[in-house]
Amino acid sequence: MTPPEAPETGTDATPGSPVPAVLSCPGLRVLSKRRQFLAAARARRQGTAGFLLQARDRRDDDPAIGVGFTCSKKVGNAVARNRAKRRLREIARLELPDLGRPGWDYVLIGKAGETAARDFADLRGDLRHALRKVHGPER
RNA sequence: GCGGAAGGCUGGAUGGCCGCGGUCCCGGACGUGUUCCGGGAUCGAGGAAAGUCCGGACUCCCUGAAGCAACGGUGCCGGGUAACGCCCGGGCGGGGCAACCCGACGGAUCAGCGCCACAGAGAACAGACCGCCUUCGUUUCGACGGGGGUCAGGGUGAAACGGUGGGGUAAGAGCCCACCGGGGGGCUGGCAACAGCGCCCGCAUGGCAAGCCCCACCGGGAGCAAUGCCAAAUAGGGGCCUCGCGCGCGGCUGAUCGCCUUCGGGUGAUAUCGGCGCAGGGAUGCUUCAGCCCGAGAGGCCCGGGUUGGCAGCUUGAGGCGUGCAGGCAACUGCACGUCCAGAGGAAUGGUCGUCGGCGCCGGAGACCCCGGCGUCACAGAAUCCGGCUUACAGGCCUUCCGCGCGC
RNA sequence: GCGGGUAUGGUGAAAAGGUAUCACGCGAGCUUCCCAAGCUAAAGUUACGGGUUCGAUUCCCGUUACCCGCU
Repeated sequence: MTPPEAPETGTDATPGSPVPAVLSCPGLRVLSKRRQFLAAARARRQGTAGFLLQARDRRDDDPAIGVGFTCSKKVGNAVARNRAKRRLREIARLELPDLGRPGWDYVLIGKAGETAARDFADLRGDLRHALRKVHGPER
């Protein structure tokens, strides 16, 4: 689906391509490759009451913000996993365009029970807090 | 009224704000593409979408059919169905006062093999431990030993070679009799499973086939991550195996060439060519038949390397739903009309806040109700599609039936 | 998604219808001045729920958990 004439500037996915499903929000794009998740997991991380945030500066010229969601089988059955992912997706949609930094990838990982049960306002607060921590100076 | 049985339906409702995916339409942008951006319309999870336990459709192994072998499955009878291990009806057996429910329900002398631990005398062509009866011998007169008859009683066991009662006997025994049970063949009813009736046989011949097996019937294998196409990239590969690259016939058809011609054609030839036929090859463990393909190369296996993109398959189908009519006890079938009802791809169908509703608890008031507060609202999420089965499931609703109690 | 497999003391394995066995480990006791070695005894609803059978770890059905393969 990548047009040959598209500028090949990105590292992993294909910048300039249409924003994939799920989260059509300007400047946001969904991670889909295993490599992208592994790279984010090796970089910075910050746990909160509702979820775990991993973040990584891609250090390329692409200003897009990447975001990925992970809910393993520990979270529960398919219904519980989907609900946790949808709530994470919602707070990412509300907060990341303002607070996320261009050129970074973020991965939100759901927790069993907490992610689905926590009060929504608190969950948003968790993300704002985690973003501040993760953007702070490296130890 | 209480307790129960069977069948079916439902699976919260509604509003605000912010969002998501498919299809169609409109507008804009430039990169003129099934591109991107914006707007509108419309559609957007389940009864189990689940488990993946069966059956199919579809695709590939060239297709179909038949037989044998191996392996696997099913297992009372009849019907339904595309098919089934499913459903319906019936039979038989068991449970329940009943409504009703449950059942892997072919074959164990009449094919064969195997197993039945421990206990017990004996566990499968029976057997004799304690006993019982009889006889002979010995005798210290308590009994002991040998022979014969016998299996009712004892005890063991999951199971002991028909059961109960009576006659009979030395003691006993289907030894004889009655009833029950069993076996055989017959008649009647039924498509059948099977049932009923009367006759004959005193009748040793157990259990396990969810042990091997026998009988009947069914089944080729793999699976949408199948499969096909496009693009990119690397290689432009290596190794092994099978069959062939041919012979002959001008028999048929065309081409070509020669001769004749009334110009419609006829006739002959094949050095050369295309097609057909005969002969060769084309997945299964083997064989056969039919079809199709191949024509000078075809096919198969293994190793190595690259990609992890896109499109198709992808949702209209033995379809579902609704209504009506007809056939059938029913499952189901036929006809007519209407309707189109998710098609994603790190995977949409939502997030959040109220109101109403159900349930539980608390308080006021009270014991029918009413008001307020708090908590809670099942199991569970399409992934190629359909028919079943199984498993999970808060609460609610409807219909029919049975038993008991009370009243008329 | 599609397909396949496994489950037995803490761990790894046997058992082929008839009293669940072996090795290591753990803890206890004996032995020793102490340790090691040695000896002794102990620990299991055979993953769970049903069925067949007199009897099931074994045979059959369902459930759960874990593992593997396929682009």
